[in-house]
Amino acid sequence: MERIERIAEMYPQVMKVMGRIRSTLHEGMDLTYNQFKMLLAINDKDICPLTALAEELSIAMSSASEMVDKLVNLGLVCRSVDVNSRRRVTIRVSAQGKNLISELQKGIIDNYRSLLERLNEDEQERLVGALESLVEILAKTEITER
Amino acid sequence: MERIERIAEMYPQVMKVMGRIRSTLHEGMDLTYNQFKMLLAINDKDICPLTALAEELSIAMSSASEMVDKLVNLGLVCRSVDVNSRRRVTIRVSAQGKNLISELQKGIIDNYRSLLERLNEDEQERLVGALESLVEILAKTEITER
DNA sequence: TCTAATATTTAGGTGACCGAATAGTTGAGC
DNA sequence: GCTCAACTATTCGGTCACCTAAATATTAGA
Repeated sequence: MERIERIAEMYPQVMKVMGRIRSTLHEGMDLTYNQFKMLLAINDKDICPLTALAEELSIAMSSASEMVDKLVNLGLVCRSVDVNSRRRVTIRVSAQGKNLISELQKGIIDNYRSLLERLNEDEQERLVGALESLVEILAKTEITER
Repeated sequence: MERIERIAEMYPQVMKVMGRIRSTLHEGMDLTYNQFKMLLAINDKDICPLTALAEELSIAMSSASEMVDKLVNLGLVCRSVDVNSRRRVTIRVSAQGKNLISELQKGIIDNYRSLLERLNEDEQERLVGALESLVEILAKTEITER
């Protein structure tokens, strides 16, 4: 079964290249990649207790709590007690946070653009196709246990 | 240019899924993923000064030095002064380390196997194709500066 | 021979995680 | 209405993987 060996060889290669590219995409940002990810997750939720956030990002609640701390200190999000339940907390992106998000997103898109410029039409299409295939196929390999 | 938006959307998705899969592939291992990677890098080199190792893994030499420390403490590698130059160090995988490598590699291949079993023939082929395309195309986007 | 370059380690710091312990808050059943 | 179990969040102590800067050897070259 040599297909497995090929995959086992390519998989780490792909992860390595993609990781390297991702870090150039985000380089120079004031936020770490994980902080940015969390900020986006909070932004997408609108009403957002810590539990949901930790679940969404697949991290322990204690980790989520700490990271939210940092974002609060940076003035990017607000943490307040939920009006409906005092044990719950609600996290919202501040105006400043929203500004930063759109600013950073613009920069990221620009970086994607200059990345793609190094490829011709055909390669660009194949890249999109390959990413789509991966999202689709790899999703099937994941066991949705509980 | 909506192709960029599609890529910007899929890229993090792919990274996420692939990361999750990789961590299941390596789960239960006695070594962290990074330690394993380093062990393999040392093994592939045969003669291996720290500088080369740090370069290979794209990390600071101080980080490499610390990680080697851990592997030494685990008895998986030996660190000795280079015979030709006393300021240089030579790192070699120990017999115990070699055993662990082949053991872990078997386990990883097995995990790839059970991953692939969840896909049909066609999907498996497309997966290989997509990974190959990514390796090939993404390599072109990387600026080989220096 | 003395200095500059090279190779490594140590020290101190950060970010991102974890589990366990702690502390309120709430709801369900009596 | 009260109590206790379940829930939500935070704090604490720890680890790993990084980093930069400073310290320590060693070697090569002028």
